[in-house]
Amino acid sequence: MKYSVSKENHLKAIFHLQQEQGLVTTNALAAALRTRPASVTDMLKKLKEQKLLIYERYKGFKLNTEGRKAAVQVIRKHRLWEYFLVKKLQFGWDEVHDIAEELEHISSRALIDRLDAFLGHPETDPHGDPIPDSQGRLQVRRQTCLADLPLNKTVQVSGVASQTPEMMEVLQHNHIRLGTRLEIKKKFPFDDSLEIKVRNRPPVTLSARVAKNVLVTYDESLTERR
Amino acid sequence: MKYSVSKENHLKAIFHLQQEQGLVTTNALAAALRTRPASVTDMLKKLKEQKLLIYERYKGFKLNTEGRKAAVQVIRKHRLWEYFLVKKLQFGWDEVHDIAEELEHISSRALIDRLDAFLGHPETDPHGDPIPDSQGRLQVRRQTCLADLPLNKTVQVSGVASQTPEMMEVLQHNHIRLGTRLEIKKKFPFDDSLEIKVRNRPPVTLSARVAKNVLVTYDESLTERR
DNA sequence: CTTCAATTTTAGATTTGTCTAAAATTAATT
DNA sequence: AATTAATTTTAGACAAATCTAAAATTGAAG
Ligand SMILES: [Mn+2]
Ligand SMILES: [Mn+2]
Ligand SMILES: [Mn+2]
Ligand SMILES: [Mn+2]
Repeated sequence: MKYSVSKENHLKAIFHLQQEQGLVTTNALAAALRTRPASVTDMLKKLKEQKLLIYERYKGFKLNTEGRKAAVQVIRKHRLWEYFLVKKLQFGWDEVHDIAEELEHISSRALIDRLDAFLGHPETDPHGDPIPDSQGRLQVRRQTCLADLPLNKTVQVSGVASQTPEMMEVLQHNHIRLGTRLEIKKKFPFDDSLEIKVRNRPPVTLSARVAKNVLVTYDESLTERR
Repeated sequence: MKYSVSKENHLKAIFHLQQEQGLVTTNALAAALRTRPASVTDMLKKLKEQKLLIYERYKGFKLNTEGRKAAVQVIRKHRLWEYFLVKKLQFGWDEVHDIAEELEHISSRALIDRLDAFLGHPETDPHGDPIPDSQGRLQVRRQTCLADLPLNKTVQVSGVASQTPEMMEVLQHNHIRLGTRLEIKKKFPFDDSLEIKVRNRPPVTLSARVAKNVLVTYDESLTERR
């Protein structure tokens, strides 16, 4: 049940890619891992051999149950370490990804469970992504970008796709942060800009460009609240 | 300035071995790393190539200044992580070595400096070994085993060589822990057993076997105190 | 000073993960 | 349907880290 660093990186990347599309392609995975398609094919054979992957050559691939379990464990570790780095070591949320990319491969199960307890069993990482629990259950919350949302649905900001300083400046200025609750009040088809409303604030307008990069989640419990 | 996991493990092991003897031998290093002499020779060539090592074939080897610096950084990381595991995650001091053996290879300098600050710049790890500071300065304290000590010298328990449950039981029973201050009151040449005295306690006798496995340090400040 | 044993190094293989360049397959266009 | 383009896989190579077995060197004993 212990996989190499490279295998864990592949499993995790496949997991994320197959969330979007059902099947993952060789090129997409190579791009995500900044490696070459030929290298991906090599690895796919090994992962299939180890029965972590459903794969027929030229046909695309996806994780099977075993592979998904392994991937979720890596994601759990990644996100718990990110939380630790931000909440305990005072790193900024934009500084922790690369470090967590290394820490996620530390193998001790006891370590990660104790870290989880030490942190108070956090539910989401510093980017708003849910942290799988110790049984590997990953909270499925619908996540889309703000641009694809209907009017008057209350949602929670859960992430930012492009985290450039310029983008962050816009959000800062409009008092939008992780966890902020907001709803769309009006859409302007002319330029696909939106007017949104944050509680206790005047409405503001966001460009289509910005809206595409703001990721939001809607728990059922949040939208159907009464 | 970044070395592979295997190279870091070699550097660290050489560092520890050359503390005892000036020059390290191929066989000794192979034993310490649980690998083969031929593998050690292979690695020695690479480390010499990278100018971390003084090495002439068949002649033994030792780290040069660069190599020592690299080794000390690994040791710093190892001991800080051990401290974290024990003090923050509630691991026992006998459970943390293997986990730290992995964590010591995480490369981020910022991470280790922040971890150090988060822990309050501890001076020694859970086994009583000194933690190098961020400049790589390693406190040199004379360390020997209790068996090799003169009478009436006050010393501090800094480590236990053989940490078997049986050994720990003896120490527990005699109220000897890390940091305990004690001195030898009498030596019995018949069986090389010792009578020692811990402050506020009646004297107790330790066998030569036990005395050999109790490591103690004597800071100059401690023995010459006035 | 030889001879033998222990230590150390070399020679040659193996495993894992990666790459480039070329071939195979699939998808898209005329 | 035939050609072209894109994608994917194979073939072959390479670097890093390890191993076994054999050769070289050193050191100890006789
Ligand atoms: Mn990673
Ligand atoms: Mn994250
Ligand atoms: Mn290690
Ligand atoms: Mn230690």
